[in-house]
Amino acid sequence: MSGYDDSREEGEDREESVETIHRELTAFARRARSTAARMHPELSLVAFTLLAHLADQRGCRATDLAAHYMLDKSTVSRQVAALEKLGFVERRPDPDDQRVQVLHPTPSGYEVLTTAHARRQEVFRRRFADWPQDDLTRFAEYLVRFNEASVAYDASAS
Amino acid sequence: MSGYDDSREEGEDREESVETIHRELTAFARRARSTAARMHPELSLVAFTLLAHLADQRGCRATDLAAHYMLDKSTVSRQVAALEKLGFVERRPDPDDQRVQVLHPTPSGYEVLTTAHARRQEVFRRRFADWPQDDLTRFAEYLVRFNEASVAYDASAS
DNA sequence: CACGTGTGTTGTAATATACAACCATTCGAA
DNA sequence: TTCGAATGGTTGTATATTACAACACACGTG
Repeated sequence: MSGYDDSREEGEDREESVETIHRELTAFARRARSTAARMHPELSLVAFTLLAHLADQRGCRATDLAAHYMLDKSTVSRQVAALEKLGFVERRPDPDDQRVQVLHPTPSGYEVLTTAHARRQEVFRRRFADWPQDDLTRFAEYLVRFNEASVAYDASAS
Repeated sequence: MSGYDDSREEGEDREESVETIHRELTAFARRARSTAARMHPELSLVAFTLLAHLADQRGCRATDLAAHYMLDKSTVSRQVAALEKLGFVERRPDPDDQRVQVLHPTPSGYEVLTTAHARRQEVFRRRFADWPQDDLTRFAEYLVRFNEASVAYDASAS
């Protein structure tokens, strides 16, 4: 690790790292759904994400959800309908615009989020138990940096 | 960054890092499909992953794919059928066991992988252009470590 | 007012997936 | 050696997720 192995080009190291990063991120993405299912069995990953966004934003419109997650409005409509049926979301009229429904998590919806958050923290806490804080901090920082670059790229590509 | 801010518990830093890591990984997973679609428009993420695994393993059985990716054998069967129809996979009999089909990428399948690999390298290369090699190496290492822990956890949980 | 735009729902179709039933082959034990 | 259990794979069926299109209703501006 120290010094420079001149039997390798610098670019080979980069390529190998990039390859590993891609492989591991993809592996994670593949597991995301089943992981999510364990974390909050009552909700699909999408439904959960939408609900979490509502909590994050202190309520928002279906259109906003669709735009933010690049989903069709019909998809959001049905997901929200399901969430409402489960009692996790309520629709409030927008006094300024009768077309709009402002979506909010219900108390029961907040409870689901809180429970999932606790469970997630617990699982991740165990999983990261032997990681020094420095590594955790750096890992988080790398991910943020990577995603910022990706979002910028996605925006320019579409 | 230097020193220790004693207005915060050590655990708060950890929790915040863990939260960030989870959020960013989830954000990545959400984008994975559309990213994959850009990288290899002719194949779904699953189909591509299976094909890549075949190349990785120099051929393997459908059952191995199912086990490795936690998919039902019927799902794999149909995905493989689609890949075969596209001419990216061929089935070879196993001389030792007539039940088994050993799956291999065809030349055309390898070509798809090579092209996708090149495109991916290019995109990631640009995305990581301003990352020092040290950070790349560490990022890759973190992801590997994280996924190893996750796989171990998944195994123990199921 | 009328028309174009924005918000949301419903009909329809495509796709992905799991589960179950099934067939062919293999393996092991009586 | 023969039969039953296990293994590898396919197909039928059901469900879920998603997008696109058509629609209904509300808003705002000419």
